[in-house]
Amino acid sequence: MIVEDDRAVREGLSLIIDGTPGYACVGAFGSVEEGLKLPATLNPDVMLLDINLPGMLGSEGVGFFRSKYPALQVLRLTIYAEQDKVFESICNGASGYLLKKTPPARLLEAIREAHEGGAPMSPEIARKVITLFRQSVPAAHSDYQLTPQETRLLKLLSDGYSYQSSAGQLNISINTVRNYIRSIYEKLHVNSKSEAVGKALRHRLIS
Amino acid sequence: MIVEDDRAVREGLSLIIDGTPGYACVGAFGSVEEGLKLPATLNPDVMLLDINLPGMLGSEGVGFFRSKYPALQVLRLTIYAEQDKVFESICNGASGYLLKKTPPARLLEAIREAHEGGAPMSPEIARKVITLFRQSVPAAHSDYQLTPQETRLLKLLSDGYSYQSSAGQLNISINTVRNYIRSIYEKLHVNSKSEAVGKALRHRLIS
DNA sequence: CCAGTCATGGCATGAACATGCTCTGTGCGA
DNA sequence: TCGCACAGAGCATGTTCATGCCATGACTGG
Repeated sequence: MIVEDDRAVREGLSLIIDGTPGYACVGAFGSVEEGLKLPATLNPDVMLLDINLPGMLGSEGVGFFRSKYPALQVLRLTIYAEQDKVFESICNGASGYLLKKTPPARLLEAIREAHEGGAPMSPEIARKVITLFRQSVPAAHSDYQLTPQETRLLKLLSDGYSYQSSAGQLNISINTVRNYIRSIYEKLHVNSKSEAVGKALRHRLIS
Repeated sequence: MIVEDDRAVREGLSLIIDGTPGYACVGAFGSVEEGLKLPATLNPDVMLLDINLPGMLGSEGVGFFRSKYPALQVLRLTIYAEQDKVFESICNGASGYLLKKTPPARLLEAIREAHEGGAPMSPEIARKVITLFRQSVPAAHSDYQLTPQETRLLKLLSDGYSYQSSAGQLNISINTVRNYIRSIYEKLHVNSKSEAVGKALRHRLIS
């Protein structure tokens, strides 16, 4: 289904989709409010949703559509790759983000990809998302000077391995595991396995 | 600088970089260990770092390089876009992720981009990262039906409280704590405190 | 060449945990 | 009003952990 206020674009998209074997457009609307009138029985797989809509914003509407059709994949359409909108959409549960200049062949491919669980995106948008992603992660690099071996052990422990089985995984003796643990506890200022795991995950020493 | 164990690739990259005005390769090494021998005064801007290295893994080495050269941008090189490696690298602070088949012009562009704070990526890799990103955001979706009391207990355990002291904090008996733990283990499908903490933090059941 | 650090391994002991049972009381829907 | 789920409490047993102390070999700086 399509929600896009520009009539020309809307009808163009509709034609492309209906004109391709294996694809069908179950509805094309000019606003979120109208789109919600689509009978629930038509159960669309993928929605193309414009970024700039009159009335209710697309980003606000995503939630309604997704609760009406739990399996719905949402693809946002936009003219420019605006950084904050991209972020907002991703957080709102959009599956992908396409520029309107996307050629029809790529658009159809993107629809199938979204339906299959992928995250189709125009390359310039992908770049922005990754930049955002990277900004949100390295707030972490607090350094506790763990050795690689200690980090590996910590990872194993966080996955539920016991000392004995961790020793097996790392090919060292259980006594060495014990000594590593000691060292880890000192460096992290903790004194139990679960506290160590908690601290390590929160400070992203492991993932 | 370059860290790449395949000599042909390494020398090829080195030639491309040194042969382009505005670019210079200050060092090319076959392993992380060797790379760390680069004099700190040469202060590279960007490092091309292979994914599959003998000896210390690239992902483990990133931290060393970044603490030696705080401004260093790391670009990972790989033959295939392996999902987990991509994720690991992003988390480790890599700036970008390129396939080795990347043409020289794009490679040089990527180096400049990384130096300027961007996140250059081959398109197929960008796709994967975004899929990962999307998986990591709607983590509120994973519902293990923990009761509020169980969640509180889990939080205490992740902070290193023992059964006994958790019982004190929650004003219940240690036996009740044991029963809660049982229930938590069943719901999370785990069987140790640290695995429970690990899973709970990763799935954002607690923070 | 010696002291120092570090990774590795060993042993022992008391505390904490994992898990098997049973039992009470409270509330809620049939 | 019967029964059933569920929060809370108890106990017992075997396993795993936390931590004290010590030893060896590899490497490093002086």
